[in-house]
Amino acid sequence: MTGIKEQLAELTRGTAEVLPVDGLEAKLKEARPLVVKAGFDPTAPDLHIGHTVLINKMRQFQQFGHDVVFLVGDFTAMIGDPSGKNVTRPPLSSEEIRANAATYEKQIFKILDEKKTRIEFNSSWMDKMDAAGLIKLAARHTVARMLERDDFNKRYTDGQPISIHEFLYPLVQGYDSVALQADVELGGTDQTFNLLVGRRLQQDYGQEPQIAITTPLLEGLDGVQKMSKSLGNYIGITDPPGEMFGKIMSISDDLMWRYFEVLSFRSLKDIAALRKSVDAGMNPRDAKFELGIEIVARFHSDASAEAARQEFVSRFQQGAMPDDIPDVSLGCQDGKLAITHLLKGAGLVSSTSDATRMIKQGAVKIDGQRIEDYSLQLDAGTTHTYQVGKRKFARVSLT
RNA sequence: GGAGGGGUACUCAAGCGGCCAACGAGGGCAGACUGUAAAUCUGCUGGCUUAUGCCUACGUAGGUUCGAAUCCUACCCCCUCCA
Repeated sequence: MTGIKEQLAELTRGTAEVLPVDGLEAKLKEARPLVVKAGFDPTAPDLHIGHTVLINKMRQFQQFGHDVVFLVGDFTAMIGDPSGKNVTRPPLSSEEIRANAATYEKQIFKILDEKKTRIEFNSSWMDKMDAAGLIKLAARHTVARMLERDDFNKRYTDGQPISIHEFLYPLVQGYDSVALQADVELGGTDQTFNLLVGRRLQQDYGQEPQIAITTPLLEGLDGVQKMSKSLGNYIGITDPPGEMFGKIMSISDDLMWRYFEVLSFRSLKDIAALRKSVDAGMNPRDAKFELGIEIVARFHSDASAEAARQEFVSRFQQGAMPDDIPDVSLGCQDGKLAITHLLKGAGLVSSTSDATRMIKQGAVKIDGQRIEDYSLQLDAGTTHTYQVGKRKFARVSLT
């Protein structure tokens, strides 16, 4: 096992909060594999790399020899986690839960070591709990304490409904920690309250309370707002290699270091050294290349990562055309077609007005030749490669 | 139930009878430059076979006017204060 100091530095790296900090150090000093729990709601299995920050943290624990538990909240999914929501969430059907859990597993093992990961379902102990047990559990927490939670509090003061069963969510999640005898629980910052409930319950059950470690929401590609699909500033872990690599290259040089911190598997020492080189004159682009290659390789393969890098270099540094230009065939009237209509027909622009704008801005090339005449007519029977901006290409044949 | 305030383009937010396809900011796109799809600077950011033209758009439906996002009426929705 790695030294405690180094473990502590790596394990707290990029986290939002460790509650309490010295508690983690004390646990590590016990020099035994800690039970590290992270629960997942088997809801939307469509992950982006922001979600992987937590999974990366699990991986670190795993690499230091700890016992990492991937807990599927199939029982709690019947409730629907109310965290951070201002509305009651609809519960999932058991079919949905099963399908989502399977997708989840497939995705996390790109990061975690399958052999070393313990997968548990909280239904395995919750299904056995009878009504009396649930009431006993509920008796361990007060309404006032529940209402301390921001989202409940807000809904309560706003006169929004809170169903009783939603109060059970934090309790069951906390009980999971009791059942697993968790030493550490990982979660997003929105889980803080739930993680702390776990600590209290463990104490009630005579266990040493777990350490709560929260990970922050990852900033999106814009570097400002949180990464989310609806904001469109995300990297999906199922994005194709070229796109994934390109998105990483598009982040600002500043944001790159943040991504290194929470997304890279490199050691803090390594990253510090890389940073030093950049300060000393290394092209930050090359540092970004390394990040891009690491991430793409993780979700695809080494080969596709290298291919993505080469494609990027030839396309953007050398201005070469991509290999996979789509072929389009368009019909025309009177043996001719106006350039604006051609571009629209090929899907390179959204409207003829847009086409006019692009041409005026010098964004349109035919066979690599920039054009300026937006009333240009193309003859039937010709085939050319059309380009709008740096990224949109089509080979268009007129018939 | 009473009294006010507000609903404008992807988002925020001006405009309050013609100069409004609508200021400004953000976002997006493009160009230049570069060290990269970073940063910076500049431009563009309804649609239409390309027109000093037409069409559609300022909550919804009507109305006044030569002319309305701007004025009037009704309706819908949001917010604040009072009961």
